[in-house]
Amino acid sequence: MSTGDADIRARLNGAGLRPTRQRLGLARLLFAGPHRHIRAEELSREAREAGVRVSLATVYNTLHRFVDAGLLRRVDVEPGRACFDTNLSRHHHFYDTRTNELIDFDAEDVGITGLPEVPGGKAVERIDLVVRLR
Amino acid sequence: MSTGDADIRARLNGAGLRPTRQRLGLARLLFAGPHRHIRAEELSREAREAGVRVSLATVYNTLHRFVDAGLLRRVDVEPGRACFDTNLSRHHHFYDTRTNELIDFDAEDVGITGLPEVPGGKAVERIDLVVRLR
DNA sequence: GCGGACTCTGGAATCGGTCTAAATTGTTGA
DNA sequence: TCAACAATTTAGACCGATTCCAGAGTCCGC
Repeated sequence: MSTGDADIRARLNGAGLRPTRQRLGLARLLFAGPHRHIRAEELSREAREAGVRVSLATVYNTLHRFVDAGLLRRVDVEPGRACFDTNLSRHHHFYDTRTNELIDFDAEDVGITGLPEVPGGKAVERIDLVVRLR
Repeated sequence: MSTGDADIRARLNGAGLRPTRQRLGLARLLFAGPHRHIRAEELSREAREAGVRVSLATVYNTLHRFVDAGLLRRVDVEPGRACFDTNLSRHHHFYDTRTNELIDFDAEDVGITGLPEVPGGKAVERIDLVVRLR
């Protein structure tokens, strides 16, 4: 897992994002350790606990910039709140409708056939598969 | 398309829902004509325009009851707001990320293979496939 | 080190949606 | 038919999540 500080700086720089104290702190929390699903409020709390002083507005801001820069992926399964996924590989999700828990699974082995033609001149950006569990 | 008044009353009764003036009015808007995707705010506006006097709270209330009763299906693709789908047949969605437009396509012809085993004792409630377009 | 652009911040504002308690309406049984 | 009661509706307060704002602070090239 790429958790080194220099590595994180490089990632931010590569994405054209200034490596500010706040961004470095949040990136460390996000990208150290295994992949994770996290919401803004939760990341804000973790930052506070880790001694990273950062406002909630900046947490939102940073998450969005990370998504735009391709450092994070946004997952929309729960109504009314956004979840951010550090796993950038091709994958889909199990979604436990009781606990709101998300579980990744690799998209490599998954085959999808019989999709209709894409309407009028549009391009497929991504295919999201959500297996809803209960 | 089942748009008759008696038919709508029967549907409500069948779902154990009292056919109140508001529910009848909203059901008419929802189920007359072809399938549609609609949000609460929008339905509220349509009701107003159609002369159906109904509060926003009741629109929300009614949509949820219709979902619980299996008269509607809820679609979550856009963050921060719920969309309701009158199409109850097995189908998936194209989602235009630019316009937020949803387009149904039949699930009959679609084959999905290679799904991993469902984690710990849970049951698959539904599989949602969203083809994101731009 | 300086200056200007980029960021961060707290607090107000917004947005979609839910809750509440009182008023209204549908249904039922005598 | 109608009283009685439960289900439903309503306005408006409230809520959590997110965005906006304008001022303060920080980073970077020179």
